Amino acid sequence: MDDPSDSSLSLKRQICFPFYEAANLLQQLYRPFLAPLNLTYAQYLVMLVLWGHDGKSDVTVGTIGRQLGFETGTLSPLLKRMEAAGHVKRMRSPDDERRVIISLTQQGQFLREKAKYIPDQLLRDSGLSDAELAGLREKGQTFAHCLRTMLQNRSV
Amino acid sequence: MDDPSDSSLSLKRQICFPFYEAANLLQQLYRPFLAPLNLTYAQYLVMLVLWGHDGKSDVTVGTIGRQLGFETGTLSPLLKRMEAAGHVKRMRSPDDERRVIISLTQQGQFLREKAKYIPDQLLRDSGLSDAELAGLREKGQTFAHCLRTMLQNRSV
DNA sequence: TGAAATAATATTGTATGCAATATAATATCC
DNA sequence: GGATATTATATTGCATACAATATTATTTCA
Repeated sequence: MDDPSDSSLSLKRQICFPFYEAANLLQQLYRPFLAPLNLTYAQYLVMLVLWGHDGKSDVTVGTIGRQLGFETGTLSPLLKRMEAAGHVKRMRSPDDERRVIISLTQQGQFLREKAKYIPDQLLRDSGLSDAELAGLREKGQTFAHCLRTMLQNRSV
Repeated sequence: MDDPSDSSLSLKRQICFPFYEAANLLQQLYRPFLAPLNLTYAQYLVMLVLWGHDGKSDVTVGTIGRQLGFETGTLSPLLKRMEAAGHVKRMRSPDDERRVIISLTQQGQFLREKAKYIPDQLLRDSGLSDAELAGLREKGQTFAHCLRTMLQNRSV
């Protein structure tokens, strides 16, 4: 095992690294689209959750955290910044004072109209076919699911 | 377009989000393996670069940054922490005082022996076949490459 | 040669991320 | 009904990430 490129510790052989790299790159890719909306990528994901909610029930901090896989230590200050930016409101639930209900401000609702062209724009810029894009999404979901399962098995 | 799940802004339709989620999860997955070695995932990647180097030329900050896609604002303090931990040495190049040469300490070399079981362990834990793993790696590399290309096209 | 351009790294400021811990409210159970 | 456990969120501390800027050294070229 003298050739390092043969080793399991070779960078080129890593499976995780491309996904890690992709996560960094995709945030750079989104930045110029999101910065005019005063959103970061993580905040954009929170907006996706809020925009996509049917409004039939309250969206709490925990709701968002479970959908995005964010810990409270990430989400709590992030939501405060989003409130300071005027995108969302934070309100203690009257029913259960432990819960904090997150809702869109009018500005947060309007932002949806400006944001809705972003995904199509990026998909076009990618130059990939629908089939290729579907394949990437499927593999990404598969890998994320695999990692979630591995983490859950560990804590059991 | 009344059903939010039909919209391009639906979380479920996102291609990037699974990759972003995977990057967060994989770091959680590595943590208990790397913490005993006093390494974070980003630092582990730096060690992969150093372990994999043939030693025939100097490894500079820029060398590492280009291989991992890290900006100097990330790498500079990260390498200082790694030096403080005793993993690497930082030395100005005598030939070109602008360069900082990064080299492994003896401890950093020994760490390779402890680390080399980690990839196999994680691959086993995944329960995936070699073909499935190869497919994931290929798609991860494809996506990372696609994103890199999109970013480069933009700055041109 | 010497000013301007370039290159390599460092610094600063802002925003994630997560583990560990703390706090406060609700639920449980005897 | 009150001690205990659980739940939901917040806080703290540490380590990324990156854009923008600064610093220092080298190269270029007039």
